[in-house]
Amino acid sequence: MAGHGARGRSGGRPTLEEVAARAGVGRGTVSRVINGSPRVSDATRAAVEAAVAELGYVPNTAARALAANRTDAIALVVPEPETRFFAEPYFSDMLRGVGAALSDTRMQLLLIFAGSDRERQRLAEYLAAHRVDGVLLVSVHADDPLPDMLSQLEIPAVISGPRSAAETLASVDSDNYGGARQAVEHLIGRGRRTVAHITGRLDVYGAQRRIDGYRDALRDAGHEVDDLLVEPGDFSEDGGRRAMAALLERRPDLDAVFAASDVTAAGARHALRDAGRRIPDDVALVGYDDSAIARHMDPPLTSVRQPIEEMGRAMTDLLLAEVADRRPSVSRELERRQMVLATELVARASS
Amino acid sequence: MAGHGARGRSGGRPTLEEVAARAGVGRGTVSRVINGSPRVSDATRAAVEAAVAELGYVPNTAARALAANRTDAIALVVPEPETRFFAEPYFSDMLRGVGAALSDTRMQLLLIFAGSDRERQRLAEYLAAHRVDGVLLVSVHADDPLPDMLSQLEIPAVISGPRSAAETLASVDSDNYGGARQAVEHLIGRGRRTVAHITGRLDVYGAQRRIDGYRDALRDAGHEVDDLLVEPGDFSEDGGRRAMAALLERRPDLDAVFAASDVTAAGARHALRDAGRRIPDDVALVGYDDSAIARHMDPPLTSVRQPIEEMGRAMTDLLLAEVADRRPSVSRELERRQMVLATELVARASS
DNA sequence: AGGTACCGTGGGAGCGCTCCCACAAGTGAT
DNA sequence: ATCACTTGTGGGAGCGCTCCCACGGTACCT
Repeated sequence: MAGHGARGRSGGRPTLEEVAARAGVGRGTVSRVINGSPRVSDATRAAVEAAVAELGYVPNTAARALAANRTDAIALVVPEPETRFFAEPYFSDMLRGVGAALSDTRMQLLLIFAGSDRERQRLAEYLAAHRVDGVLLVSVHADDPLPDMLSQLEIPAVISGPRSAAETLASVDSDNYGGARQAVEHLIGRGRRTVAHITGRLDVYGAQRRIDGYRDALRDAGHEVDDLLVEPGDFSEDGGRRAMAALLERRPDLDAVFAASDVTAAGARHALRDAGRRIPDDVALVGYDDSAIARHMDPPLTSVRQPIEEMGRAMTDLLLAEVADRRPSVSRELERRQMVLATELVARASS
Repeated sequence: MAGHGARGRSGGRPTLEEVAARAGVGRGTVSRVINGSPRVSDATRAAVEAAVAELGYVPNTAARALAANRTDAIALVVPEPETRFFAEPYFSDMLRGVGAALSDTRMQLLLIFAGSDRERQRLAEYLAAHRVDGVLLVSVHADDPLPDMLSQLEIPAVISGPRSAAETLASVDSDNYGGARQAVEHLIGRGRRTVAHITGRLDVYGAQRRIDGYRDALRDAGHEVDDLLVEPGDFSEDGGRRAMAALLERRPDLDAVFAASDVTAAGARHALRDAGRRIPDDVALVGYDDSAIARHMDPPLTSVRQPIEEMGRAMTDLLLAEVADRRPSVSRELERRQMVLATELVARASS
């Protein structure tokens, strides 16, 4: 049964050439129409579009990728085990932002986990095979070799949270400095005098910026800046608890704490409770991230919100620009490769 | 500047041909080695492998896809908004299983959301372009056009949870019938006499199977099978509440309830409380899914656990087999295209 | 000795595109 | 009229593979 005309037999998809024949034009012209080149007359374009519709033509991605040396795909690389990916709303927000930015391109998004060594190995092969045009890198640790690998392979990449002030990769970050200032200014505004800070891991650039913001906010308000009021944490609950205990020991007169993360604040809260301090009556507490923890804490935690979804969108836009720019030949210097997005203070009962 | 030898200039990756030249063999032979064909002598294979290592050769995926007419990628299609994807552990478990099954293939996994109309549109184009070799379809509703679209496009697909007893697509499911039996037998074993059932949505095949299991378990134990003890729910909390109220009205003497989902059980629990019945003293309660809800309910809910991760693995294995089988020419009939995995009862305080 | 079978191997053809050069036809300055 | 561009178009070349046919060599039958 089933003879075969121009449409070909089952499974045989129409090709550019067939569309060209049908429209009575050349292969090149069809290609131009498909790719939206302006150098096509209106009449020709209409004819080609009709032929495309009649034949149900869909470009062959593999052929395009081979000929044009690109894949029309970017990867979102998550250097974490899947468990964390699902547990933290950060990733879900980020994914939504990336998806939104991609929704009217023909770029495809690949989600790649690189939590285990095995997965990292796979990822390395993957990148070596240049199976994506660019990479979005989130939640990178300071000593991660991934960024350098990407530079080496000359794969465009955008990182969330620069590794240092001298970050070479394009990056998008929230305003850690400004966020910290907001937190501290808020506390001062509520009449607090002695504001302590539990830092994040000191090898994380963002944590450093938060310390800077904390110090500058105090100084600018004419408040005391005492190193005894700053205690290193590590973003963990237990770290927050220990740090809080140490602070209470050193400066029992403190009346406010700015913690570098909500989880840290949760630890600090325990230590404060243990010491018999009431929140916010005796000590006001502010966290960072505005995570679910903040909303569900008792009392609900004032926290600094980062615009994660927007960050995802911004990262994607940046990456797409880099990919497009790399296309023709020399990659001209991109201005504004480091983006910083504003944070927002969400005031709740803890302060 | 930059002359170019066999290694090519920066960005120029070595090709098959270059490897062949280096190893002193033909193109075809290198291809055979790369693809693990047995028809290569050991000496030749060694020479080629050495050349591959020296040159750092990595096959060009696009070229391979074009020549071989396959993509080495499969998609996990989630016909839900991202929100649900992150909220329900089902997907995370599924993803882990799929990832595990894929980890020692060269298949790549694409995660595709098709919750909104816009996303579905994109997906349709995507499938039309045959950008994947196969599709894993999870959480499909009865009237979803996706399965038929896949058949039409002749794209191998595996569905989680057949749409009916006459499912044409390959499918993997947990043993809904057996799971229901386990639940009911457990209740009977604890001395319960009058076991009610709140069903799931009746247009879901799995819900029907659970009803069958419930009935057969009662009958086989010589217990009463009364249609007044069966009340339709819809997997929702509110539905569970209403159904429970109706059951209490009709058969106030009931002493056990098997709910078709944990969420339904949560609703039933409310209605029981409202009616002043104690759990498990007056009425024993068993749910289905063993979700987080079950563990956190008061009292903790006995529930039927489905091996989601294994299901993901099984689906993937099935799909890979289909993809491989479709390769040569005629797709011979696959036996065992419908898989059913055993469930497990997790007993807690509610029964 | 010839025949037949199977290795292992080389390399042509072709997958469906994009890129780019060539060219005809039109436009306007000289 | 000539020259110099510009615009729209056709089609060759080539991207890097896989597939498959052809070929020489060895082995084992008659």
